[in-house]
Amino acid sequence: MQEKYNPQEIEQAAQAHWQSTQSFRAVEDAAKPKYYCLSMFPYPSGKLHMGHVRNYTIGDVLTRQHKMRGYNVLQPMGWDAFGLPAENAAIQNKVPPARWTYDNIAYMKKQLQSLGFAIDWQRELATCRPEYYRWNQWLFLRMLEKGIAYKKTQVVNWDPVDQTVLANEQVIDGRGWRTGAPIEKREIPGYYLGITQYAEQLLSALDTLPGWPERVKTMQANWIGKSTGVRFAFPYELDDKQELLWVFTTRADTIMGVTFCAVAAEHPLATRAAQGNAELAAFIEECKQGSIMEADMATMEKKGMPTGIFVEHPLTGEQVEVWVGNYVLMSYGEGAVMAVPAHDERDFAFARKYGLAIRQVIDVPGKTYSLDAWQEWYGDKLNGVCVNSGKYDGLDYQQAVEAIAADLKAKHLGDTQVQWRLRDWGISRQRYWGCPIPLIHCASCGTVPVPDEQLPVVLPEDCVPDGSGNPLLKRPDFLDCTCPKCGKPARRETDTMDTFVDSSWYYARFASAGATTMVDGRAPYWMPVDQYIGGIEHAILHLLYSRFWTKVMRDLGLVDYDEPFANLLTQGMVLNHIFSRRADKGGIEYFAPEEVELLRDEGGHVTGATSKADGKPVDYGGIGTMSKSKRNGVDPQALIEAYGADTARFFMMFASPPEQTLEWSDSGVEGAYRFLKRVWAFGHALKSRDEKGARLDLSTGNSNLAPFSSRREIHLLLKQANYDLGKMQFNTVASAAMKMLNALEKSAGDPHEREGFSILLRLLSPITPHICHALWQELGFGDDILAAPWPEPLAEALVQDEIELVLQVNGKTRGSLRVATGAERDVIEAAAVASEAAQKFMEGKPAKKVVVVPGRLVNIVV
RNA sequence: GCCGGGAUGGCGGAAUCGGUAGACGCAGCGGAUUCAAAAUCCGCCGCCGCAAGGUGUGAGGGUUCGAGUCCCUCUCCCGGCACCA
Repeated sequence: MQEKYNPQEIEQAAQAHWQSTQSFRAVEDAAKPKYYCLSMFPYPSGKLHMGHVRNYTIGDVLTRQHKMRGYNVLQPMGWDAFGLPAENAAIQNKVPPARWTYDNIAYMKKQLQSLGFAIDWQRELATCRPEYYRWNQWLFLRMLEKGIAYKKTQVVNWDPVDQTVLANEQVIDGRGWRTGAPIEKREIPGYYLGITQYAEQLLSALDTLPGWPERVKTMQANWIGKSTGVRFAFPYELDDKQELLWVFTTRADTIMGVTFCAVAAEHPLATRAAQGNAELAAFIEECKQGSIMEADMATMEKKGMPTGIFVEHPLTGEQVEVWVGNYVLMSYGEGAVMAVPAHDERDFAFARKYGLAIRQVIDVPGKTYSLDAWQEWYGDKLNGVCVNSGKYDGLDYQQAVEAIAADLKAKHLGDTQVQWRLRDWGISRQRYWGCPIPLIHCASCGTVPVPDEQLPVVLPEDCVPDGSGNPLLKRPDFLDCTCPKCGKPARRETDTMDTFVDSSWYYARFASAGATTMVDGRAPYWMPVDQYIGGIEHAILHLLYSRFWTKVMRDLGLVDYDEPFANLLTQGMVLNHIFSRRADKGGIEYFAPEEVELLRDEGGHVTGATSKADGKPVDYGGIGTMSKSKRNGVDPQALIEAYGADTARFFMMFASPPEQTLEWSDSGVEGAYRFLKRVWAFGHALKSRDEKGARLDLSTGNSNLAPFSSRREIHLLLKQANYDLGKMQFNTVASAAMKMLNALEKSAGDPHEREGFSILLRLLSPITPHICHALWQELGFGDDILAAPWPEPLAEALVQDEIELVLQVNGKTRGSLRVATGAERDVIEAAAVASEAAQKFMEGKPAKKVVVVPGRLVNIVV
């Protein structure tokens, strides 16, 4: 055994051992309980980043721990291989996205392997391979048949210079990222998946997921956004025709306070009103210029313009003017709203701005209404009653809504309705590097689905996008085809699918890797995923789409489970310091942390930083997620090469609990390395004590080398660590391992030190598998630590005859008290009051009350 | 703007049910070892105070014998907002 810890050598040897014994190959075995542990698969961006290392280490710790606990484990890995960055790289380097992607996959796979993850690589998949995405296409066709997939118009970011559709992230301050041209909203046809048909199920099934974090379920429920309200119409006459303007509201109780209506710029009524009204037409155009992002919509200045069209209030018959408002969303509800400025904050601001009438119709007793400023209570639906509302006066929210809905229904002008915030999922992307949508456009037959036997529609892999439109449009070998219906020449659809489609079912494919159908008989054995691990940034979209896709597959009889992920762990992001400086041209220049010198005040606080290159100050931008653009990423490769995989893994687990953000720290990594060196050194020393038979005999009493036994402490730490593992709080498990080593070092020679070290190695092995594998063999504990039983604390090692209680006087800690284990309450009370420490602080006053918390403390109240 | 989360020493974090705040580690300081350095080992380490003691978990208030933990109000930071993945 080498005296020095040599991570490179032992890591290679351990990995070779796992390779030769096929340790991580998962084979279905009905006799064993299964554990399917899945981490969100990576986008092959080029190299692994710290977020991946964190994510996959968490998964590996769980996988290895469950393997040692006797589960039949599956931990697969694959590649979310379609996506925008490959096209961006192609524009920059003129390399086909396919080649760039496959090269990246090869490199990143090596990196993952060097980290020693217990992955069954035989199940590897890449979503850009036809054998995978053919099933996206196949299921899309099934959805088309069932009416779940359908076509309608979608609003996209249009770059007028490049003549291309841009992703939201490619629009910077309203301009195209490459051209700088102001972006326009444009309506184009696209395919949608009817996720709203499953809204109720997606919402109610959240209650069947106790293994999901509460916050994720709350976010999903809010996203789905079920609200019960009233859908009703304002009648109007236009062009000699009787028409209805439909709106939806959750505040029907305020209907008597309506002073105007507002419609989205895309609303047909707005389009109609703009005919012959150049000013309004210009305003509508302006609205269409803006961003399509909700965050921008919500923060922009609320603007509007009257249409000159009046509608009739359905209950009062009053004439109400219709406005076009840039804050009304065409995609939510009816694309039109009733405006009650007195009781809606947005309408209030709008009415104030344009001098529109504000009519109070809700009153909360004891409060005074004023038009000067918005008050929180104006929007309160719990405590208010109707006023100035004729027959509805005096009714509360519930009563008023019911009465008004009934009256509207009687007039055939409305009814109660459930409304969802959730919108259908637009999956069409006008991009090359994605899964082709399997449709054919025929001049005589229209849009025709590609027959199943012609699947997959294979994407040519040699295109190089140049940033101006989809390169498939220039590929006759892809475009030209024959219509499956009439046999005449036809054209293939060039839109590809949203990459969220790819990631919506990959977990099921892992469970039936290589199947000649979408999934096969192995899926029921492994599914659902027992533990899913991924970034909190996926809390809504990816998880919701996967749940939806699962329900569609279930309804098609492909799978027998309702929910894909039984337990979910959302890991926090990995952060690092951000340094930047305004560049001469006006842009922002970022500095990597190693390129700057930190300035600190006397107290050690960071006050600023200077560039090492020119000595001039740079701006400290605080802490943010590691990203290429901000240049604050740390390359895991350098870390692995300098310290080894175990150090990287240990630091990741030790630095903070999985769900919280993790701040990068170079010195923290060195601390982790130091610890592993000490583990190795202790193992080495222990082996030589074993060989010399130099074990101490504590019973003789002449144990001057070992002043105490660490046995009880080790078992106590193990008990705590096992509890923490159950909570997936790996940082304190790592701490426990460190405390164990501290204890073992202090009691070197203890007769139980082999037992103690074997506990330490097994506890630590899921986190740092290589060093533990090597030491387990070196010290003769066994051939393979993976086959060793998970350690459990022994009751005999935990017993003690005296315990220490905290002694408080008036709630302040004043000392401690040693009592026999299981001492009676009155014995403890008496001992506490009699103690010197208590007497000193009681100042001769009698005890009014004595609180005893068994096993914890005594508090004397005087 | 809306939805969700967070804030504890110089730093990362610990504290299971409301019961010794600061475990464990990093940084720092002092010492040992060394020709020297690295590495390693030992000790100290929230703040104020010579000490006794006081004080302290983003800010302010409340409940309790006792609050980092529960309740109310506020501030700042992070994630998501449907075409980044």
